[in-house]
Amino acid sequence: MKETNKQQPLPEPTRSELEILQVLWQNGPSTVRFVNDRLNEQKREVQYTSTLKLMQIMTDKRLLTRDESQMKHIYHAAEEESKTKEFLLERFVNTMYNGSASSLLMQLLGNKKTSKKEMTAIKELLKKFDQ
Amino acid sequence: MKETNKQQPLPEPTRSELEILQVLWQNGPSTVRFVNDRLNEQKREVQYTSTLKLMQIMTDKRLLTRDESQMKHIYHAAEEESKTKEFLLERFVNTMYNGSASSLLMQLLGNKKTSKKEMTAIKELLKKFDQ
DNA sequence: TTGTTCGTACGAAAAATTTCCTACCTTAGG
DNA sequence: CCTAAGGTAGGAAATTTTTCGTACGAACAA
Repeated sequence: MKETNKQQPLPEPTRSELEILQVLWQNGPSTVRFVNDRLNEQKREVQYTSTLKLMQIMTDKRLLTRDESQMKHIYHAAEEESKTKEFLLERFVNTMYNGSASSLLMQLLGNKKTSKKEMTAIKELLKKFDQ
Repeated sequence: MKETNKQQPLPEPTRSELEILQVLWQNGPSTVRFVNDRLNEQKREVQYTSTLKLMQIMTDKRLLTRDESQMKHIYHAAEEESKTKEFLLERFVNTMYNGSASSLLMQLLGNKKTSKKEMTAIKELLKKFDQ
């Protein structure tokens, strides 16, 4: 594969790239076939080679790394799930809530769709955290 | 302007569209010139006509409405800030935290970058909410 | 009146993202 | 050996998103 990319900071994953990262985070290092199957089950219909290509591009961008020692390459998410999510959450809070995490929380608490179960979980969490 | 778009559900705003929505939410109905100036101050350099075009497209998509009675058209965000944000937050929680708001909160609380001030604000909020 | 400034509309280019076609390689079974 | 199944690489098309050039109209000051 061509190695054209050499920038330092990991680029922001696009929407589709994020979907692929999801699969990898949830299931651990996987083959293209596996990821593609999950995408077709869980998200939308997409051709094998499309997923392949995207994952190759992501590798080029350093969003993924891969083990080529087998015939079926095994792809790994390059960044830890939590690290990436932290970054994306921060960006989300910044752009959407002007950096105010409490605003976000307020919305979360005010949201009808946040289930009762979630609510109690949240309260639990905060109680613990308060000590 | 061409009126080609007629779908019911509002499309998801793209990244740049979101930036424009931010400005409109923060400052209320505004002219293109005003929005463009804010973008250049706060975000990145962008040509007036680029912003104009984008806002026209957004109007076509019904993300914005506008008052054309003046020479300088006045653009309004079509959806309430809170409604849109609620939607986007929900999508974010779903795709990133598998729908678990408490997971998101956990990350928020664990994040070093969440300031002390924010933390106390959050605790305050929760205390109030707990009653 | 004339020119400068500020506005809109529109087309199209540029860039980024996503999708898929084709070629070709390797492995396993007959 | 031959074929089928399943893998990768790469080019290129298709789509979406973003940017900008150009044309032209209205307002206003000189």
